[in-house]
Amino acid sequence: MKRIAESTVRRLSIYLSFLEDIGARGALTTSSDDLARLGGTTSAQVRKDLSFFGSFGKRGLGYSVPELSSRLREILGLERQWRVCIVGAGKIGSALARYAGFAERGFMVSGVYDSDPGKIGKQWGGVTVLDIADLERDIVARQYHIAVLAVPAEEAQVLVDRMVKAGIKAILSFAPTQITVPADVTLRTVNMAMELEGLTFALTNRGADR
Amino acid sequence: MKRIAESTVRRLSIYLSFLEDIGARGALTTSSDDLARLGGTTSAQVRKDLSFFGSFGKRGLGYSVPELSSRLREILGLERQWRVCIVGAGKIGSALARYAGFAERGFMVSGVYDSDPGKIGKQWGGVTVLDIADLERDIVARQYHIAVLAVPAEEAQVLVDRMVKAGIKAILSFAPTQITVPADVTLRTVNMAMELEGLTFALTNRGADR
DNA sequence: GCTAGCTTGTGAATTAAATCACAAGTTAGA
DNA sequence: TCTAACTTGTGATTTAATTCACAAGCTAGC
Repeated sequence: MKRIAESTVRRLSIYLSFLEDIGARGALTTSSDDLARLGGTTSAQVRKDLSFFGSFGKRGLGYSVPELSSRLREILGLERQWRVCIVGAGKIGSALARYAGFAERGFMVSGVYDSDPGKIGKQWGGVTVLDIADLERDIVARQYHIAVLAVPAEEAQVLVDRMVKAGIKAILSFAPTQITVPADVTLRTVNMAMELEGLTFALTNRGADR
Repeated sequence: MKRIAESTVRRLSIYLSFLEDIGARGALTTSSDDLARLGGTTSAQVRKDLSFFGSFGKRGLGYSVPELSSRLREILGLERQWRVCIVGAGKIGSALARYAGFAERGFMVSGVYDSDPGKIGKQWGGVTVLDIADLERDIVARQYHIAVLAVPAEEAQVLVDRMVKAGIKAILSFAPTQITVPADVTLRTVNMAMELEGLTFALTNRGADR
């Protein structure tokens, strides 16, 4: 398979979310044009994105909503359960641990880790806070697929290195810092400061460039 | 000015964060190569990114850390204070309202809004929860620059439309849905589900494409 | 003042992503 | 069965982003 651009994968997520939405409302078929309008792109882009994975529509008719949903879920790897651990039980970790959206989408949060003895052992949204010292052991023993990192910038890289060494292959980081991982590990970073700076840049330079 | 790519702006944020880091550790000069290594890119990319805004280095010597920091802060619009409101006082809104990182970076959270009468009036990390019915009035009266949206998917677009009508020009959305705004409004979206799906896609298709 | 060693800034070349545009299917209706 | 109206899938084209590669500028040491 050809390398798929991250932007394409992001759009697949958007398409799926719409398909599920209109599917729940009873729609049986849809078109690349519908998906484009709702997803803020063009119909050619939609068809090109899908074409990387196969041919899911019927010319003249469009796409079957349940079928395309199902294919996209397959492509995105959502037809199975994924074990997730949350590393860091601060404000963000806490909010994430209590976030119901995880379970709904097949992500099982099966461990929250922190180093604060005052937190270890506490129950948090159905999950017990565990000792971060056991992180490597648990990555192996519990076979976590995804680690969600919610720790201060200073601790982030060290923890990532530990997790990578223990075999984790996918990390979602909320730490406000740049992290590096080996090529066989996938890292996505959500950095509030960076997003806000994108906005202030636009507010500051608006008009100058468009 | 030529239109600047979002990817460039993101990298500027990264460069700035490193400059502040090494500046605090006493470094006086740095090079495009240093910035590239730390930011996971190439030195040519760093120089090209900066070249859109001017010429900040000295050939043979590199960049002055304090000077480049300052110029980047200027470019990103960080040399001033920005008034931020948080819309939605649920789990995420709560975590954001209490997040200290805002103030540190010049973002003043001066209002949190919700429709739940049980929450309105409560004090939250130094900010009172206000009635979301007053949102439009306050966008005008308090001159919010940025709205951070942390509400369920169903309410997101309606609230955005209301805010846009009232004159808001920058929105950071944490709502798990696609939102559309007019061209003169800047929107950044952080969508947990999409990030996780990016990871599961990689986990599922790993090896096939690299 | 001259040379050697660096590092920037930037056109040119390359690579990647998005858009265009149209042949090829599909359906419905006469 | 034939035609009109659609909509997909995909090469070809265009646009955007990244990388290359090197002249030009700066510093330190002699």
